[in-house]
Amino acid sequence: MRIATWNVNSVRARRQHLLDVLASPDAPDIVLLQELKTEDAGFPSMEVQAAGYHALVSGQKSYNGVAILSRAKPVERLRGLPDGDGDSQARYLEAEIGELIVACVYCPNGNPIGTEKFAYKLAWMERLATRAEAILTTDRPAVIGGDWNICPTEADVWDERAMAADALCQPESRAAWRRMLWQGWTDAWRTLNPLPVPTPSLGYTYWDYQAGAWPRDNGLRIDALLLSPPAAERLTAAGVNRIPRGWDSPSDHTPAWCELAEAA
DNA sequence: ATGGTCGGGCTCCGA
Repeated sequence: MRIATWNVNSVRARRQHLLDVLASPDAPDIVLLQELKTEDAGFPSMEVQAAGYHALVSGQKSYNGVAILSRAKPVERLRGLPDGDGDSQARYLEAEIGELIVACVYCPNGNPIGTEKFAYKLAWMERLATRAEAILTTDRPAVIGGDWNICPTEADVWDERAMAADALCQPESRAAWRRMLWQGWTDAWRTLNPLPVPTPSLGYTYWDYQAGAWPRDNGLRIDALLLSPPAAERLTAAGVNRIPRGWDSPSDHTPAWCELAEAA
C-alpha cells in the first residue's frame, strides 16, 4: 500500500497535475492533500472519483484546506483538532481506511517569528500532539502525514544560516517535531535514509518560487509521513517524487510517499 | 544584488 502527501498550493490551479499524479503507474493508494485554497464546492470531486478515488474534503475559502483521497472508502473520524476555541482554519482531517487510521495535517507556517502567528503555530502543534497521543493509544496502524512546516534538522535544509530566522527552523518548532518522535512516531523517509545521508537534497519536498530555488536545488524537507509502531513495522520503502515540481506552473511542494506491506 | 514568485481575491494577504 502506497501513501503519499502533497501540498498542492491550490487544488484548482493544480487540478491537472493532481489528475496526472493519480493516473501515473505508481499512483498512491492514499493521497493526503494540503492547501486546497477553496471551499468544498471547488474541489474536483468528479474527476478524482473518475480516477478511482474516494475523497474526504475539508475546504476553506482562499486559505488552508485539506483532503484525504483513497481507493478504498475512507470513514471520517475527525474534522479539525479538538480544543480549537473557535479555530476556523481547515488544517486537520482524520479518517479510517480499513484498520488504518490516517490523519492529514497542514501545520501552521508561523512566520514571522515573534508574532501571534508563531504562537499559533506552537499552540496548534500542542493540540496535534494531544491528538497524536490519543491515536497511539489505539495500538492501530496509523499515519499522520502532511505539510509540517517544520524543517526537522539542519540536514533537512539547503542552508541553515539562510533560514536561521525562519519559523520552520526555530528550536521551538523542531522541539514540537521531536515530541512526535518521542511519543513513538516513526519518520518514514528519515528511517530509511538515516543520517548522515550522501545526498540530503533527495529528501527535499519544498522549493521556494523565488530566487531560483528549484533550479539551484535550494530546498527543504518539510512534508513527511509519521507512522505509529504497528504501521512502522510494515514500512518497506519511502521516497520523494520530484517530477511534479518540474512541471509547468507547479506547486512549490512535491509529493512524499511511503510503502507499507499488507497486514500479515 | 537585502531582491525575487506564486495563488486567491481584490488594490493586499499568506506562503
